[in-house]
Formats: sequence, C-alpha cells, structure tokens
Amino acid sequence: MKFDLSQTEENYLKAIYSLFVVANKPVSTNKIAERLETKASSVTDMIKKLAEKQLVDYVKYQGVSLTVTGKDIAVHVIRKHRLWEVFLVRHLGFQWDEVHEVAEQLEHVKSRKLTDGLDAFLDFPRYDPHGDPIPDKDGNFIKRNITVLSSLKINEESKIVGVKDSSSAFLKYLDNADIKLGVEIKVLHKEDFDNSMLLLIEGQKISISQQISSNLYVKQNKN
Amino acid sequence: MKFDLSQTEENYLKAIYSLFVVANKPVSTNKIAERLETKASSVTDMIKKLAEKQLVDYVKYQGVSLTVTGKDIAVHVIRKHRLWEVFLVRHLGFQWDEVHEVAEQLEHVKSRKLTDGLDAFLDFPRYDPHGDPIPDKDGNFIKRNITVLSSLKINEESKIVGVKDSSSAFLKYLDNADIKLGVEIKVLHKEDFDNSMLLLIEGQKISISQQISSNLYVKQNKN
DNA sequence: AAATATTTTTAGACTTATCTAAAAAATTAT
DNA sequence: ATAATTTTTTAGATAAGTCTAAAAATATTT
Repeated sequence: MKFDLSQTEENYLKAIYSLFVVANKPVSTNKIAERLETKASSVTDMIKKLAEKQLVDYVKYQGVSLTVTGKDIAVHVIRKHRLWEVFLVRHLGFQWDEVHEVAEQLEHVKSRKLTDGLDAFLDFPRYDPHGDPIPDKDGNFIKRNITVLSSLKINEESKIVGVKDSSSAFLKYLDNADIKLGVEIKVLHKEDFDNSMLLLIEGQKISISQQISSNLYVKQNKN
Repeated sequence: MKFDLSQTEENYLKAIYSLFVVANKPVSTNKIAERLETKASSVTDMIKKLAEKQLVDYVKYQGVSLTVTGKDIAVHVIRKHRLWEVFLVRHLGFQWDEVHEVAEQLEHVKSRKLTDGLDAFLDFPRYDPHGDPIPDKDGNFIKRNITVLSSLKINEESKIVGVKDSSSAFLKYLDNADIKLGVEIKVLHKEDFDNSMLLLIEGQKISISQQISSNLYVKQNKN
C-alpha cells in the first residue's frame, strides 16, 4: 500500500506520536484536539480515516495509538522537521526561536533524496537546535538519559542539553539569561517557598523559577 | 489586504504568468486547464476566486491576465522555485533533471527570511540549473537576450544558455549527448529535409533534430 | 448505585477544489 | 449571414477537512 498522506494527516500522526510518548497509553481525542487547536469532533473524524488506512489503532471512546506504520511515518516527519531546523540555524542565520514555524512547513516536503541529502549535507547531526535527537534514516533515535532540571538536588552538577518548551517566548528568555545548551550548571540552593532554584552557570549565580527549571532538560554528570 | 494563498492558488498564478509571458495577451481557460492538467470548468471557478481577490483581471469568455499584485506573487513563487533548484543541485547532489518535482513543493513554503536567507546562502545566484534567470528579492529579472538554437543560420556561433523544455527526458538526452549549459557551439549545416542541424560542440560534430534545437536557448556571440 | 459532570461520537452543515454534463457564447466554415 | 464547431461558463455532485449542536458513552460525585 502506498502512503501519500496530506499535511493534515501527517500532523495528526505527529501529535499522536508525541502525546503517546509522554503518556505511554492510548491518546484521548481531547488531547489531540488541544494539541492541534481543533475540535474533538474533527479529531474523531480524522482518526477514523487514519484507522481505515491502518495507521492508528482506534477503539471508540478508548483513545488512539499508532500502528508500526503510523509510527514510522510520524518519526520520519519528525526527522525532517529537526533536520530542517539544523539547516536553518546553521546555514541561514535563524535564531533557535525562529525555526519552528518554518520547519512545520518544510517537514511535509516529500522526497527521500531531499531528506537524506540534507542529512548528509549537515553531516548527520544527532540533535536539533533545541537539543532534541534526530532520528536517522531508518527512524532510529538516540535514547537520551536526561532529566528535568527541577528534579536535581542541591549541589548536583549537570549539563543543560535540551528544552521541553520550545516556544519563542521561552527560548528568548533563555537567550537573555545567557542559558545555552551545553553549559555546565550546579544547583546551589532550592527555595522551598516557590520552588525557585539558585544555579551556578559559568561562574554566575542565577535564580530561576520553577516554570523555567521544569522546562529545561539536563544530563547529570557521573560522580 | 493579507495574502495567504493556497498552493493551488499559487500554482494558478504561476501558470497564468508563464502562459501570459509567451502569448503576451490574456490567457484562455483551456490553456490554463491544459497546463495544470485539470478541467476548464475548474479553471473558471478558480479564476473567479482569484478575480475577487484582485489577483487577476477577468472578463468572461475573454481570458485572464494578472494584476500587479498577482504578478508579484507569481514572480515570488518562481524565485523560490529556482533558488531551491540551485540549492538542490549545488549542495544536495541532485541532477538537473531531478530538481523540478521537489522544487514544486519547496516553492510554496512561506517565509521571507527563508527565501532571502537561502538567496544569500547561495550567494545570490542569477540563473537556475536550467539557465532560467532568478528574480531578486524585489522581483526583478535579468532580461536575457536569447534566441532559440533552431533559428541560427549556418556558420553562426553562440553559447548554450538555457533549455525551454525541462522535462527529465529531455535533460537526460542532453546529458548523454554531452550538451551542457555554457558550451560554445557553431552551426555547421542545416538540413532542409528534416530541419536537423549539424553542430560543432567542443571539437565534436553532433547532429541534432529540430525537436532538440527548438528547445535549446542560445546567446549569440557578438561578431 | 444513582445522579451529575465530562468526554467522545454522531448528525448535519459549510468551505475548498474538483468533476461531469448541459447551456451559452464565441469562433470558424460554408 | 447562417450553420457548425469549439470554447467557456453554469449547474449540480463529490471528497476532504472542518465546525456546531445534540446524543451517547464514560467517569466522577455523592
């Protein structure tokens, strides 16, 4: 069977994929609707269509999950999205908060040769500008051993490796606060009152709110 | 007024633009239908819509032409198409007969920063891989002083600068015959019988049919 | 376990872009 | 200048994706 999916269908698969990854159980209609900024009734219609194409497993009222084929397609779209993000930042002078919208369009361009050619041109990058791993041509991900910064304890050291929220507002905040991927940090203090954290980043002491710390991924240094 | 056109609408504008350029008069419904491989009735519907948006001038039964805005959009899409073709050939190892289909998708991605960034990344190329001029960011074209190879007379010398037909089949023929853009040629003989031409290309004598010579653009050497 | 609230699905409508078949206009031929 | 042909438009239908409002199923309270 040949799969020439519409952009809309691809976006549904992507949404289901990423919601499934965090929930690890069938995804509800409402969650998908919220993610795609549409109505639950529209989601039900589309899910039925995807189920017919055997891209999702669907039981009425019980949510959806991806079939193997559906997952492969979703991962491939994510691969394209992230490769384009790398291209935009590295070669076209985009800031990391500007790439998402454009990558949302580029990810739907269909050409194996384009995707794999871009991958090679970029020298097979393993992470996108937000620290998310890029699936290889067979759809294999690097499974990262990461945690969220807010879960660190006092005196623990780690490296910032990614962002959970990649909204433009959050990324701009990080730029202004000079918090970049790859930098080493140490937790100096945790405030019980509001769960804010005092960090040591490159010699500087910085206080960040829980809002921030819970949206930063870190990789703990082996001690 | 904001212009967020669908890919389909953009394709109509492109088709009308290029048909108008050769005919230099309002374009007929049938011609557009043929170009876009659709039906005349569909074209009528779409034209009405574009006329309402003031992108085309339309008089029933008399054909369509582009308004200034419509032309600007068409040229901008062509700009994107050709820039992407350059990128694909130069950086991703595409052959010149492979780029069209992918560029047809990439040309609809909407981001000023992307287009202008790509232009700069490519160092502001003036021609695409088929020899077609690339409009600059303001939509200005280089007007080339070119003729079609078949119109040359015996002993005239010129340089091959572009192709009229950019179908994969034609481009592959040129590759096999070692006819590349930029090479100098001389007309040795014209056969009255079938209008074939005997050319001198880089020391080699090559005979080409009218089919071929009428699809190659040349720039005549000043003598 | 009933009652209430929430979530999900269905039914019917709307939009965009397309099609076929028939009608209307324009063009060409006689 | 009338007839025949071709082109273009209209009318009505279809498919994809969306929506609102109502109905059905599930989940939560009491």
